[in-house]
Amino acid sequence: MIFTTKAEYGVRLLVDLGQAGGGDPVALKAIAERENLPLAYLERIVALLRKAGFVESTRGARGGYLLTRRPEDIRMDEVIAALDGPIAPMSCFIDDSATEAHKVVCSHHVDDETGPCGTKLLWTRVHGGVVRALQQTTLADLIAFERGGVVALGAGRRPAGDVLPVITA
Amino acid sequence: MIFTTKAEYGVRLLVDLGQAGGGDPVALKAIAERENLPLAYLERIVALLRKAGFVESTRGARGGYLLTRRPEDIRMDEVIAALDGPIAPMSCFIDDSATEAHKVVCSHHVDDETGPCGTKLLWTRVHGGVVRALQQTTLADLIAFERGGVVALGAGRRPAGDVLPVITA
DNA sequence: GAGCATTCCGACCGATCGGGTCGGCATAAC
DNA sequence: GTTATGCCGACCCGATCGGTCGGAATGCTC
Repeated sequence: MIFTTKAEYGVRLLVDLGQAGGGDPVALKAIAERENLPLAYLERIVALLRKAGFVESTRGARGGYLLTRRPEDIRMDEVIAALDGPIAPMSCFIDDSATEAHKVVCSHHVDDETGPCGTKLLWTRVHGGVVRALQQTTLADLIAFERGGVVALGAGRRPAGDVLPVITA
Repeated sequence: MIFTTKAEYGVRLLVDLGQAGGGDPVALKAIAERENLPLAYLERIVALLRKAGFVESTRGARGGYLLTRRPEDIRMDEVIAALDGPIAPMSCFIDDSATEAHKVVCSHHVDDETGPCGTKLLWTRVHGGVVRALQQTTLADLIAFERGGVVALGAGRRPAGDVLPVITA
């Protein structure tokens, strides 16, 4: 399993919030019922989203949550990172995004003299595939998909020649 | 974590076998020492590779393992499937490759009337990214990478416009 | 200000599974 | 028959996932 239910539930929560439209705050209880998810668990998940700045909360009666940005500006790679932490193909894989070089520290390979294990190439390619898919998907895409069923390939910003599949409901 | 150590160790085992060149059978003990991996665990892993037809074994003294195909003909998506089983972004994701339609069965969503959750789009894209990266990488690529450090983008068969990153050791 | 709805937060907890070990048997070379 | 190797089932342990529970803080509403 690549992602945990935290990611799944968190994304669905955001989709639900996005569909609400941004008027009054939406109570978590309402989301839990609509999405059929355990409320107590959602509380912990939404806390992650709040700390990461995707939602803001108002407490007390009639309180709830609202998105802080427009859905088009919420990229899934950020969301998933907030919910599940950095995604790594393997435990030995370190996503050193700062330097754009992904480190692979072989757990059982102490002597660094001999070049890196061949798996580094594989994990790096896979990692790239996942990250690209996440970066190219925004919350707005998911909302449109849930509404319409078919999603055109998003709002530009995508490098030419890089194709994501069109999916039908 | 996307992959388990089974996948990691299994791939490294294949790389090691590929580098051996296919003369005499290679004993697992030798591989375990070279790659610095636990022998007992490797035994269980190589069994998966044997059942899947990637290696053949000869028993008894001076026995060991050999690749059954040329490294260029061993695609990583097949290998990983044999080692880790089908890769799924989420527990609710079913890789129905036969029909080319990936089913997403929301665990908490019993009523199928309302369209699929928006996460289906996301998981499908991610799944596609992973599968493509695996399909486009052969054992030969990994061997070349481990030897040379830089890998040109493989032996064709790759759709135009789809780019994998070049990685340096 | 009493009550209620809601967010917030830490503690706890069971099941599953990843990652391995162990012991023993089967088989074949020497 | 001894030794090296493949083969295989049983077991085991720690981590983590996927929650639950109880309660405190906060703020509308009447």
